[in-house]
Amino acid sequence: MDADLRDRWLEHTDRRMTAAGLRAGAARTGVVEFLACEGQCLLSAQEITDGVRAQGSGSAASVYRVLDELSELGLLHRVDGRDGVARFEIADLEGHHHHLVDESTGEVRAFSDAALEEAIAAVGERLGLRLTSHEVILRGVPIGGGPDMGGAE
Amino acid sequence: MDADLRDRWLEHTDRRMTAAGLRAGAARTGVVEFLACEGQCLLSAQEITDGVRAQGSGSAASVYRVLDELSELGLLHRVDGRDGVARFEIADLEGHHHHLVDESTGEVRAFSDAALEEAIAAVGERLGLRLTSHEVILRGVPIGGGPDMGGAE
DNA sequence: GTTATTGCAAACAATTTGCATATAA
DNA sequence: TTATATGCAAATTGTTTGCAATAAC
Repeated sequence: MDADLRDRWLEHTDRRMTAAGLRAGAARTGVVEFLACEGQCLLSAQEITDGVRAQGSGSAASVYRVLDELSELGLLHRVDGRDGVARFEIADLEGHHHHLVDESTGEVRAFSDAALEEAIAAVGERLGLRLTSHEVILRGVPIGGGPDMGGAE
Repeated sequence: MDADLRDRWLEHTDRRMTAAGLRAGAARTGVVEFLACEGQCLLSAQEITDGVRAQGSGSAASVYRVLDELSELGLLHRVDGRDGVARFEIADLEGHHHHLVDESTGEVRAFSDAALEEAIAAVGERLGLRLTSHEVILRGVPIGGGPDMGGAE
């Protein structure tokens, strides 16, 4: 877990929520704190609910509500998976990345690529848009016995 | 509707389905023919069901089953929307494109961009992957009073 | 004290599944 | 004939909503 990112996001989120006139209830606080620590990669509402429940209070309904608010404020990225489950992760300018699904295992990995970002920015410009968000999902299989295999985590 | 694309896809799909040992039942035929004509842009299972119902037979269950098979065979692209609804469109090598959501209207537009495709291919290579599919979703708003506004459909 | 937040349970909606029937090969 | 495709209805499952109780400011 990246503690820098965690703190930066926590602080930013706190500020934004206060500014938006939101109150710090138990459920919301629980979700925010849980995500700051564990939400640096995609997590489902279910997993988040389990997580906050383990830490104390939090119901499914509240979790969904908080997730919605945070997404609305641009503090969370939301990715809708093929399994009909929405997943979330904290949004951070410096930690911007996309996702890659290994189709042989179903595993999801994060990656970032400057050239890709540039290409996306260029498309936005070409189409006359101010981009508010974008997402890229790559699906593929490791190239035969390549250097990345071996299961090292 | 692009008739060339329609015919190319129909033929390709027919071949692939036959090769896979699938039979041409009423529901499947209905879905395939409907998609060939109307499925060049994203359509929900609901819309597809309505469409095939209007043309004759087809139940929701069958439509979902067919949609699954076609996706599995790589004949359809599937995009999972924020509204919890999966949408499909025919997959065609020459018609490859991505999607752009106008956040001020919710409208979805298609676009394609060679540089973006190159950047994606490069990422795949860099990460040691054979990419089987990829999707890009851009969200944004038209830049103030730009040339694209005006509601022309 | 006023207003927003919480949690429960009920409501919803998209998708999946069981199974008997119909049908393509 | 024989396995597959279909359709209905019931079951699942992720997510949303109504509402009374609670807690933040």
